[in-house]
This record gives sequence, C-alpha cells and structure tokens, in this order.
Amino acid sequence: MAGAMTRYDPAAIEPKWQAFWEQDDTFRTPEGSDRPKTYILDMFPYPSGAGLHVGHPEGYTATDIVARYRRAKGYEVLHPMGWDAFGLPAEQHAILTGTHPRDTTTKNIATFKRQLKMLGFSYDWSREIDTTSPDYVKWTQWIFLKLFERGLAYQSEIPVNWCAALGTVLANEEVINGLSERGGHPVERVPLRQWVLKITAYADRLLEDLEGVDWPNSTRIMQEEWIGRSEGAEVRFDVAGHDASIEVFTTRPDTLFGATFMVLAPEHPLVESVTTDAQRAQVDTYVQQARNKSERDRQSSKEKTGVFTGGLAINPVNGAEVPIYIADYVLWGYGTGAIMAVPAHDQRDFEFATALGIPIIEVVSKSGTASDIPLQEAMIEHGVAVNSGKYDGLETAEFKERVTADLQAAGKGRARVEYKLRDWNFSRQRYWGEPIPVYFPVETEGDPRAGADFTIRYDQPKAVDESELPLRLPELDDYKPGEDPAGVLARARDWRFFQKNGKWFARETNTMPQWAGSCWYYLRFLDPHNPETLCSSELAQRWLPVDLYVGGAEHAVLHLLYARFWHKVLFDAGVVVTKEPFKKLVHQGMILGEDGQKMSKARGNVVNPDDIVDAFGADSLRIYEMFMGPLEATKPWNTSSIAGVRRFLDRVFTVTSRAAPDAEPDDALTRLLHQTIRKVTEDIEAMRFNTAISAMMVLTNELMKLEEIPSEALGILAKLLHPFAPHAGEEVWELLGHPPSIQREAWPAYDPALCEQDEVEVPVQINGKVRARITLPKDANEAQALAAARALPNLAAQLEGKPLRKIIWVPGKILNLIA
RNA sequence: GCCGGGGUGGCGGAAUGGCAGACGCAGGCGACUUAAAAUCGCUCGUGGAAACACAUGCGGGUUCGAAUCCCGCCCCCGGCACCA
Repeated sequence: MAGAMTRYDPAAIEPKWQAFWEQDDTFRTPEGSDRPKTYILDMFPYPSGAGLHVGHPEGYTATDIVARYRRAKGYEVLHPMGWDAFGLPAEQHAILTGTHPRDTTTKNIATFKRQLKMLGFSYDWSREIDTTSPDYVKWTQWIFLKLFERGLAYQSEIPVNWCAALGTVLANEEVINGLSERGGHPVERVPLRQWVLKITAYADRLLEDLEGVDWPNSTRIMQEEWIGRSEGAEVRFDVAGHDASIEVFTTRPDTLFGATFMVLAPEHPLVESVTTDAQRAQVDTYVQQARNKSERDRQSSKEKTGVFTGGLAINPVNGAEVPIYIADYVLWGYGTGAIMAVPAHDQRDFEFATALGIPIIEVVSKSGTASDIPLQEAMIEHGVAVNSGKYDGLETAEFKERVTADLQAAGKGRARVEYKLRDWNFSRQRYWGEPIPVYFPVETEGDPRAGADFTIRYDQPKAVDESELPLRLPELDDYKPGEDPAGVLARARDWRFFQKNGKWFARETNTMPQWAGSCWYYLRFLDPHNPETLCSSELAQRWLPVDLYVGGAEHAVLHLLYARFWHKVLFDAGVVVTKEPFKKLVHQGMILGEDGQKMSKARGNVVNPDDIVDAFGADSLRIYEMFMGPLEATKPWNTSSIAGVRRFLDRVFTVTSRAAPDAEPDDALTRLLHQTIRKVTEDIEAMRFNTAISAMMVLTNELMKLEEIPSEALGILAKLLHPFAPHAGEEVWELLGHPPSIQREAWPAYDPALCEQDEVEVPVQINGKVRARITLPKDANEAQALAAARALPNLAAQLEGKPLRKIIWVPGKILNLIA
C-alpha cells in the first residue's frame, strides 16, 4: 500500500460506500442485546418542493456524528428518519395546478430521500415513516380518540378571522387593519365551531417536568413564559342595583383599596346588562369597533381607549362604589375578562385613569407613608400598605395572604392560579390533513347527499369506531376553501353523509393541524410496522426517552410543547412510561447566506446542497457545516471555506498513500495521537464538532511532515474522522488493508499518561507581563521554576536590585514574579 | 418595554481566571511549471528598524494576572409583548 497513489475522488467513493451500507444493512438498529441504548433523533422535515436546504444537513450531520460515534462505543443506536408530510404548501400547489397533494408529496419525499442518502446519513431506513400514509394516520386518529374519550378534545365556538369574500378563515398574521392581506376584503371576528384540545389541563405538569430535562435554558424559559402561570386571587364585585356580580382575577389583592374603577372586556356578557340607557349608544359603538379589529390590531395600539357603561360595582373590602368601564386593553381571553383597576399600582390602569380623569389612590408605599405629591407613574413594586383600613402597615406578601383568606371567609373570593396558555385550536378547514374521526347525527327529510335540507347535531359528537380507522380523505377535484365555514371536506357530500341503521349521519369536515403528526412520530419509529398498536409497550420501555433530539429553535414552543402534551396523555393512558419524551435537546443555529442575510429565493443567496456535493463531495459539505462554528450559533455560509475543508480531506488521502505498515509511531507522534483521540472524544461528547475537526487537521498536518507514516496512526485518524466524513473514513480504512466496515470497529482509546509532555514550556511574567519562557519537567516545583528563571540572563538583569515581593507559581502553567 | 443569547484580526472562529488569535478562509512571498491552475514551504492583529508599546464593543472595578468574574452604558440577533 505504501507509495500507492491514492487521489481522493468523492464522486467515486461516496456512491460506492452508500451502496455498500445499503447492501450490508450496516445501520439497521440492533435489537435485543444487553448493550446500552441510545435514541438519536432529528426533527423530521416537511418535504417541500424546493428540496433540501443547507440548513437541514447541519443538524442531521451533528446527530449522525453522535450516532456513528455511539455505535463505535458499543451502544445500540436507534437513528431514524421520516416525513412530516401534511401541510399547506402541497395543498396550495394543488389549488393552483389541480395536482393531488399526495402526488406532490410522493415526489418531494423522493427528492428529499435521494438528497439525504447522497449525504451518507446512517439512518435505519427500514423505519422510515410518512405522516400522511394511511398506516400512520390511523394511529394519529387513534390518539385523537383517546383525547376525546378523556374529555381532552371538545368543541367550542371560538372567534376566528372570517373573510366572507375569500370564503376562508384567516390567521392573525393575514389580517391588516380589519382587512384581508390579500385583496383587502373586510374580515370579521365570528365565532366558529372548532375542535379544541385541553392542553391547559396539563399546564402544571408541562411546567413542573421542565425541571428534569436537559434542554437549552432559553427554550425552557420560553415554554415557562408561554404557559405563563401566575398566582393570585379571584374577587367578586357585586353590581349595584343588579342581581349580578363581576368576577376578576388579580395578582395583587393587596391593592383592593386602590381599585377606583373596573373594566370589562368588550366581549364580556355583562356589558349588555350593566350598561345604562344613557351610555348605550356609546358602548355599542365601542363594542362594534373592537369586534372588527383583529387581536393583533387591538394589541398594536398601546393608546388606552374605553367608555363608561354607567354601571357601578361595590368593592367587597370597603363597600365603595366604583364605575364600570369597557376597554379593549382588557382581554376577553385571559383571566375572567374583567379587571379591578388600580391606577396607582398598574401602569395600564394608570394611563387609562389619567386619560379619562379617574381618581388615583395610593395604597402601597416604599416608605410606609403615603406620598404628598401625585404619582407620576404607577408604583408597581411591593411595599407597605397605606390607605387600606385595618390592613395598613402590612407587607405586600402578608397582605395578599390575609385579604385572600378574609375574602374567602366572606364568600367574596378565593385564591386562584391563572395561565396564559390557551387550549389548543385543533381544527383546520383544509383538505391536506388528518380527518378528525368524529361524526354527528343529522336531522333531514331526504337524502342530504342529493341536496335535501339538513341540520347537523354538533352537540352529539360520536367517535368513529377504532375498527374503522384510518378514516381516509375523500378524493376531490377542487381543493380551494369555499363559502362554507365547515371546510373543504364539506363539499365531499358522498363522503360526508352516510346512513347507519336507517339514520343519517355527517362526518366532521375539519382536519387536524400539521402539528398532529409530529406530536408522536418519535414513538412510531420504535415500532413502525406494528398493525396492532401504535407502539408496543416493550419497545417504548426499551427506547424512551429520546436521548438526543436536534432541531431548529423555531419549534421551541409549539411543536415541543404539543409533543410533550400528547406524551403526557399517552403516559396517563399507559402507552409510555416516561414523563417526558425528549431528554436532551439541542437547537442547531441558522445558516445565513454568504451576504450575512437569511437565505431566501428573493435575495438569491440560497445555497443548494446538490451543487455543493457535485463540486466538493458530501463529506466536505458535512465537515464544512460542522467546522463553521459552534452548532448552536447563527453563522454565514462561505463557499471558499469549503475548499479548505476539501483540502484537508485531500491531505488525509495524501498521508494515507504514505502508509508504512511496519513503522512505529515515535514518542512525539504517540503523544499527539493520544491527545487527538482525547480531544475528538471529548468534543463529540460535548457536541463541539468545530474544535474536534480542528484537532484532526492538526494531526493530519503533522503526518504530512513524515515520509513514512505508521499505518497504526492512519487507522486512528480514519476511526476519528469517520463519524464526520464517513465515506472518506471507510475508504481510508479499506486502503489500509482492513475489511469494511469501519463502523464495526471500536472507538480508539487514549491513555491520559501518554497525552502528557515530559517537559512543559512555562511563561515567566514579571509584574504580570510575559518576559521569558522556561522549559521545565512536567512536575517541576516552585523552587525549580524559580531557579530556571533566575538562570536566564535577561530576567536576571530585569530583577537585579529589586527584592521579590511575591511569587505566584501555578504548576505547569505560569510563573509570575512581583518585584 | 420585558426575557434570552451575543459583540475577539480583512472573514468564520479558538481560548471560560494563567503565553489572545488554535484550526480554516482570504491576502503576501517563495518552490515546482514555458506559463497558469493544482500542490508544497514560509509569512500574515496594529504601530515600530528593533527593544517594546498598544489591542478582545465603551467606561469603571475585583485580582499577582481579566476576552473570561462584578457594576454601569452602547450596539446586534432571537423570543414575547396591554396576561391584570
């Protein structure tokens, strides 16, 4: 082998090894050994028509390195891939071209799969799953039935942005100043019957169990804030002159004596009854305006507006009469949709009171006495109660407890916990999603399929029988949203209506959102072909939780919260035994275009992985993406830097061509080999791939200096390199005369003793400035170091005549002399 | 506004209390070549001939010693944003 010319030709070796792995079944997940398991998972992609983006291989390479490393370390590794294939783009394409979304999806999956195979990822392809396949949909629907059985899926009339002209519901982002973004048509907030999942029932568990996961701190904080737990009190204010009361939620019951008015959200049902005739016209106008604004528009203007209803409420702590207003800064969706307003201690209430000339009463003070001058802004900090009757002088925390207890005793309130988290709107009026497996009785005189009038009893939902799953989508000619808010599927009358025992029924025509399939796919990978159950409990016990989960930070809340929610429901149903699905989570950073801007078609700065593989090879792309910087960092693409990585791989083949089977590494090389093994091993464990690659470059550069290179050294290099550049690793291993596959070789071990130098070079500082270096035995003591330093003529001169005031000796690191 | 992350050569980055700039890109010089590319070698923070001085967003502090720790400020990126 020595001396043979071995040019590195990725175009030849990459397909060669991909074919070998496929035929050899190298990456099939081993089952049933007593070796430790590792489940390494990527966030599976939506197979878009644009094909793979260079951002995809970043996370996929990182997990692939860990998977290949752990196999070499003796783990049983599960590393699967699949397709999150329901979604809007395929449906939009269908609306424009008439192509069935299934055809588009099949084509796109083929492209993605070709591209992933081209990059040499070590997936166990026998476990490939597709969220749109009937096999998979069956179990997504099955989980929905579990949610329904447990009362966690319910119907609710919730306000949506309905655009009659476009015949569709719009997302908040699509509504601008009450008009549709496309076309400028009026948009109305109308209540629409939707399926909703009761994620709020799991709010506390979703919060508590974040403690136990190894996730980025920022993601945990985002989830905590999304759930938004706050503790406070519910307080009841009676309405003067009515047999009614207003419930409010407050985190500051200690400020009750400062409540100088109340505010109802415009949607609040009591608005109607508390409004006096004199105020009715004004109130109606305000309510109408608020209704036609989208939530986003309501929140975009910070200016406080509102009107007096004419009604008065009684403050339960002191019997004071306070005016009741309506204002859109109070949100119908949070708390009780009504507040007690304390302008002295809440900035929003302060602004509203100032704008409308409402009195401001200070009830909390830093000093313990009320201010002499009017407040310029709300004092929101805690302090000591003033102007609060018998509670005066109490600290905020103690006041809260006492007044809450007193209110409870008086039947006027109680402690309460509130969340920002809302129940999850699970309905889409779209085609390309999982049909919701529910049907309803129909009241009709004829055949509704033929156009007879009908009434659907939505109040009597029935679950589709498990034996009828999967409930498949009907075939349609037209996928456009229509006039019927029931959704696209409502037009498939033959599918929608059916008879059973002589009675007519109608299927639910809403479909599930795209999140549904990705909520549980990590489970199906464990048992992808099981027709009896979504995942056998033995396999769930063996493989869960996912040990490493890598994907974009854009999923920090939605996907990662929804999946945790379903997992907990499945835990309660006995399907899984771990509380959490994903133990360690890592977000890969975004790769920007060469211009430092986000890659986009419009900017023309998109890099296509196919082009890079053609020009440099898959291994160069993989190593480049790992070498760019820390995995989590956002970093700009730079094509000329890939050339450097390619040069590194070229040099690996150059040194391989100088392999000398009988040569032995000398002491210096032995030390470098052990140091490199240690560095690469530690860096893979910590997912610091950029510095691992740097260490392999250093080793390769040293080997370049040798004429005859010990084969043993090259074998170690190949083993370290192979998780990063698997094709090159296999090829070098074979060139060295070993049988494939290098994946079956054990990870090289290092001896810490052999990593150490016998002698170390230590900088000598005078007064903190480096003035010289001394070479010392590695375990030299302070006296030896000082003697060596004094022996240096230039140092002796500098120290002359000055007594040493202090000597700092950090063994093996530094000698600092203070003169 | 609030929360989180970050700011180091021409560029990507390394160093997390102990020699700032590992590794790579780009650049410069040289070898090989008729020439170029490729490859190989050397060089490469700024000022200075050198000794040396200065240098990790800005200002202060702690320490024998700070890119790293603390305080204040500026800027960039991401998230949330009237949540009572």
